[in-house]
Amino acid sequence: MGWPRQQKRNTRQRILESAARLFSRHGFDNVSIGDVMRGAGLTHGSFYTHFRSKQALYAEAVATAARASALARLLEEGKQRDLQQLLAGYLDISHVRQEPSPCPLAFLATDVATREQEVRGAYTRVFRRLVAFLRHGLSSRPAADARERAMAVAALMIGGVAVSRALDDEATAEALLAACRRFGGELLGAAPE
Amino acid sequence: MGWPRQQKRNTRQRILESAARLFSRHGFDNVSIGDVMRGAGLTHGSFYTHFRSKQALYAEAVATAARASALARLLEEGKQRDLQQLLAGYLDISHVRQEPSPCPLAFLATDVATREQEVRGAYTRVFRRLVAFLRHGLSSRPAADARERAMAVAALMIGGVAVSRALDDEATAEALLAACRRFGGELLGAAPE
DNA sequence: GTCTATACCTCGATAGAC
DNA sequence: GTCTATCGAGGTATAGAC
Repeated sequence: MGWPRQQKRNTRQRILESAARLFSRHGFDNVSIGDVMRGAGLTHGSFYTHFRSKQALYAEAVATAARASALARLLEEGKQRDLQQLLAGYLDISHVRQEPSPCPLAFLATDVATREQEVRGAYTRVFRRLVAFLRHGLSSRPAADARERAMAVAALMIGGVAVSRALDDEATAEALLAACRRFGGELLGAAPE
Repeated sequence: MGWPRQQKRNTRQRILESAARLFSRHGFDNVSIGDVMRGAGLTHGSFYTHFRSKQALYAEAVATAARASALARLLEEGKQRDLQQLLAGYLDISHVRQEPSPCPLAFLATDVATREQEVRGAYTRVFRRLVAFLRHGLSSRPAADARERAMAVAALMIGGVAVSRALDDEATAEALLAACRRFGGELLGAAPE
């Protein structure tokens, strides 16, 4: 009869998934606790039996969104998958406009910057995982060079998607993504000097 | 005796400067109309004689912040200034942590994405100005290549600063900026193929 | 653990005196 | 045009019944 404990974990997980989905799309302040709970099929009253505060939920939701993201799915789908394909999938207009599980690094960058350390710490860990993955795919290079390249590519991916999302002109958004795909690809693929 | 009209314009400008400063640092939702008016030496009551709504103010504030930014000052300081210096000044930790007039493109990217068209239109115009400037400095290249490079460098700059600001680890933030400086410099400087 | 109800607060926007 | 005062909406967080 350890069932109740398991039940609670499941509920908590549903809340987290609802939060990850809503926060990623709309940001912290445009989503209320009621919205999150409704998305999990509950009412707002029982929220505080699962989380200390809205910010605490946000911190965990960032990590959850990262695990649920299309990028994360691509990563586990096959380590062998080459980085160029990953880049192209990330820097795609469907990720910017329709993706139900977007990357929180790109969708929440400036939103996270104004929160407290708990949230920024979660964001930082997700960022480091992305950099580590990219670096791993560049292991034919000297370690320092691979790390630097991985960071620049990460910034290009995140910046490309974040800015593209803010633009109100579809043609410019597409052109921006294409430019990031091209030069991101060069950074990943150019021969060592 | 056209003075009253001029007075009103001055007041309006002070409100805009206060808004640009506060919104850039804290985002749209974390700044109230009262905060903005206080920053301009007024009370909240007279706000609506100058602006239609908070969102309308935000749209104009994005443009104002862009004009006041350190980047804009560098631009007019001398068109001759080379792009490498501009890149280094932008991708600097002081821009991320202390700059009183930060670039709204980097500080508000995901914040703008969730607003309506009026705001995103203002953001888009600022972005296009940055791209145009970078492209101009790459005019020795074929036009299409220059535009693509300019867009990628812009995404790298904005992404580098935006992400760096969200990180809670100073060493990683510095490493990220350094990586963006290096490869942004390569994108600007590498010889045409 | 989840529900309804509510305390308490902040904010955007408006009204009306000066 | 600017001020003080206020309306009304919506939010976080808590209380208490079930």
